[in-house]
Amino acid sequence: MVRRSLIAEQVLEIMSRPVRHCWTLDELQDDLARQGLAPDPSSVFRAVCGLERSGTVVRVPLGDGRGHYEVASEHHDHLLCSTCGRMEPLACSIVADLTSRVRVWSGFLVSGHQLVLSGTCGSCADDARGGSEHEGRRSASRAGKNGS
Amino acid sequence: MVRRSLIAEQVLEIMSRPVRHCWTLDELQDDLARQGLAPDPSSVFRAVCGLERSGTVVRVPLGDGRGHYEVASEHHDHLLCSTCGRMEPLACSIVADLTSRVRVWSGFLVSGHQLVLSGTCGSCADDARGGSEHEGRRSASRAGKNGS
DNA sequence: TGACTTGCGCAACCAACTTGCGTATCGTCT
DNA sequence: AGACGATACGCAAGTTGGTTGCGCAAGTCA
Repeated sequence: MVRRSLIAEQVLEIMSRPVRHCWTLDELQDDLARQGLAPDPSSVFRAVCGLERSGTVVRVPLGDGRGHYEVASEHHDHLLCSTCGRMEPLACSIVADLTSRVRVWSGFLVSGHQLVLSGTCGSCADDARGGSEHEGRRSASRAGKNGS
Repeated sequence: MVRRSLIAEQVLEIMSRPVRHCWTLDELQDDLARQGLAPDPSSVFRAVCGLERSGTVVRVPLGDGRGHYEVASEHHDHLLCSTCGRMEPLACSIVADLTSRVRVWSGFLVSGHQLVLSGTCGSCADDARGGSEHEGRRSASRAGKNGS
């Protein structure tokens, strides 16, 4: 009795788009609304929960107090552009040797990590050099509650 | 008219103790209660806010959905023991060269970062080797809400 | 076709803050 | 010392983001 969940399918479709790397429940709901679906927050939540349970998506704790989700893939870290608010993945191998160093230094057995680098992404840096118009897609979106 | 805030003073005193590296509002309130003060959560919140505004303490986003605070000092990262729940500081220099590498690799100008390494601290690892009793002070303390 | 299962909306609930407001207390000024 | 204004603090209500219970509707299977 496998019934397909329309919402879960759409959520997955949205999350597979390359335009963004990770989504909050809000953002998912907005995108769903934009496609004509207008699901209840609880439905989005349940869809994402289901996907998470099945290992299709993973929750990313970004430390802003909200739940962020991305499609599951190799573990990686995150670059957060504070100008345009965009999140980019960062190959995790770059942090790999850290764990062994930490073990030697402090005896701590590292089994996982979560790294968020914040700063300015390449294109925003270019924009800033080129002139200060254009201002980035979603600047300050993170300053208030949610930019809306 | 500088009135001293008793709660803020006590909070700072508590946070300066080496027994723990970072505190939630709850933990601060508990510790205050243990000293005979029994402040309202809002008072603790305001005290911490004031200290944060004055730069005395900083908020550490650990990604568990709660506010963690520590006394402001040199930027550093965190080791979170998943067995005993304790948080230890980690000299930030260990991550320093990462920023330049990231810049070269991806053009991202890193201005800040937040790294949380999770695993088993030295003493818990020893305990585990020695025998499996002792179980850690606060393991599973978080299971209730997010876990389910 | 009927029983059973599952998806989903609605509304209520919960945790962790956050804020408004009134009272108590303190520091300063006269 | 007493008045006065500012600040601290408790209480309670509000906010936000997430979570759950419930019931209806729809899909699936025998």
